Amino acid sequence: MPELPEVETVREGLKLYLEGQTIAKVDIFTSKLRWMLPTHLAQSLSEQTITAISRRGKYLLLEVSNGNYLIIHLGMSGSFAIHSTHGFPHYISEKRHQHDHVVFHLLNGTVITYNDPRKFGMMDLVAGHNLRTYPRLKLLGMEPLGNGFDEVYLTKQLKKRTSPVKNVLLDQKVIAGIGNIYASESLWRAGISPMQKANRVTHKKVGNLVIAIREVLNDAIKSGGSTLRNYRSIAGNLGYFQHQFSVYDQEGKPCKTPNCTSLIKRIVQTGRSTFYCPSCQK
DNA sequence: ACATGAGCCTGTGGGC
DNA sequence: TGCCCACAGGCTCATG
Repeated sequence: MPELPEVETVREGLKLYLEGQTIAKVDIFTSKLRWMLPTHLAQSLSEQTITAISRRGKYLLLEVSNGNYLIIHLGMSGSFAIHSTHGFPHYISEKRHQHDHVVFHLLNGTVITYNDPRKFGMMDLVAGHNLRTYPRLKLLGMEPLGNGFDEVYLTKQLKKRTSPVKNVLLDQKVIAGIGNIYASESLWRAGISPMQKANRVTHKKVGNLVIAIREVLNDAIKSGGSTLRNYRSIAGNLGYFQHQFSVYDQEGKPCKTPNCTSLIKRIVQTGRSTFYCPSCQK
């Protein structure tokens, strides 16, 4: 579920409550999410101070004072909740919510819970000097909001591929952080058919696509930021936010392009839903 | 090298 | 109401 904008929103929320704070203890209630959790996870994190929280694609990276990194991926259904001593409901261990798998107790009394019904998320601990070679991070492609992501890079990547351009946008080795929602949204905004073969997207449209991807992701991050401020005042839940999508999950609704009279279509590409406007996207 | 499909899990919503 | 099925925003692995 969470794509780059949602993960970025979670990062901002965690940063507010975790950065500079010391972990008193970690309780783990499951041995395995997507993969086994490191057996030493709880022990390695206790008494560590969280020095920085960053993001790479859909991965969160928490740096702690002994130089280790806690790597987190939210999978499809992972989320964090904050239980601080001021404002939010206190964490009561006897009332642990279903699917709360990992609970971080900070020295200052704040409790951060990780909840994940489908257990498609992951957590791992990596030494700082091994971060560069960590396989799951090493293979990631360009950050779409970074400086290096431009027409030259995307053209080069798309030229190599004959599969539908939508599938290439989902490939984390090409662009890190785009998922099924923002792939559809970006292509609609750029006026590109999701079925178009990647290597046949015209030069001009690749330029449009770079801009569209940036805009779509930045708009969603803005929307997440405002939701985050809402959540903070309500429940402290760092989950996902409602965003007004142009095409995603809009099958049968009118296309939002001015003067376009077409209805949004849904197709399935490699087992996943794609939404697009048959008139605006060629 | 590339593409495809199965599998990991649980929850939800629609149709009957 | 309950039951069954399809489906869900991610990723990896095996296979072709």
